[in-house]
Amino acid sequence: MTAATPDPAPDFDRARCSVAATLAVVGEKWTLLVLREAFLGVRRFADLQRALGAPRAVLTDRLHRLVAEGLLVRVPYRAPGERERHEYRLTDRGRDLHPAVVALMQWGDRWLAGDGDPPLALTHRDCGAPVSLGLRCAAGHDVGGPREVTATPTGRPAETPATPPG
Amino acid sequence: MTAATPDPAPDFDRARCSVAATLAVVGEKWTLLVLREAFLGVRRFADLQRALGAPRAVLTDRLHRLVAEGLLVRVPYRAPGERERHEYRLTDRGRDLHPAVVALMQWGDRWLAGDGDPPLALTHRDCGAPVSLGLRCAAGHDVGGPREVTATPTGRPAETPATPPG
DNA sequence: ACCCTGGGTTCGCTTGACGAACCGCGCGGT
DNA sequence: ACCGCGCGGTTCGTCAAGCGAACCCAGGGT
Repeated sequence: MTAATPDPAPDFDRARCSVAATLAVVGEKWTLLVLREAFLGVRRFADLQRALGAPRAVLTDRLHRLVAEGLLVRVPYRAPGERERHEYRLTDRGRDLHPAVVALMQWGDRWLAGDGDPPLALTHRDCGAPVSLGLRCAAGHDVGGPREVTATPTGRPAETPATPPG
Repeated sequence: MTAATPDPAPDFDRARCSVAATLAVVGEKWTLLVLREAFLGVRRFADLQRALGAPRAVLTDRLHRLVAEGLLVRVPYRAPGERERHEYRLTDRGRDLHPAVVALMQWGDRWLAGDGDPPLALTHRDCGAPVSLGLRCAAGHDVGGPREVTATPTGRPAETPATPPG
């Protein structure tokens, strides 16, 4: 396993890699921040623009892109005494990115926050307890990190499963 | 909660937001893919370059940046019959981003993989069971999504905690 | 008739990514 | 002593992306 041979990379098809594929959808600048705001309930263009401070052109591009990819839907609404407008709402597809955004937040809280409490605390709505994100296996064990995980490329008889040395 | 008032955004200090802070470190193009390779055990410049296909100049920039931020360390090594070289190894700080990368992968597996099995399967090293990432609260409940989470800005008496309507 | 607000688009400029070429070190071979 | 090679870069010219400021249009309010 910790062999000295130059075979540290599992030779799977990187073009099919789900991390790359996901980043192709949400990896551009501002996109994940737009989703963060969406998770906080922000839906309107102007609110997003104020919250993020992103250039308007970029914001429209990201929103259109997210709609095209099916993470948001553009829904008409009419506030009392106003004309019809549109707002952007999360779809299931978009909502399912919540763990990714929380993971980034959690890392920032742990390593970047200036040893105070984190800017935003997440609690379970039903019981009030703080929530956190973790890897666990189907047998119920907590998984501590990449070293406890074996990555096996599919479509091959698992000749050289990759377990990183660290 | 689902009030018609235009107050969908919790008025916390976005400049301190951990998602933004984290993305400032790992949000540039290629950075998270470099980390994916690191989690798979790839450590050498040439292997990274081959695996990713990124422009060399960009790759050196990202690696230097990750070292400067303390997610990787540049460690000298000497393969038998070769001169001394350097490789890039994860630090604790870097390893702790594993959940974020797994979250992205999991989303891609669910929503982007062409209804086959995912390109890369992760299993628990000790027991062989598949691993997955999930939010849970300190009381042990599984948290299903953003709607079951309450976000409270700190530094304020929680006047308007944000629980997104949808 | 005038102004305001929301959701854009357009424009010129700067920053960043890209690919191909080039470079320097130190090993092993001849 | 010299050659060639592989690793880990750097340099360069081109092209795409992000930026801020300005402009625009629809509809409502006054």
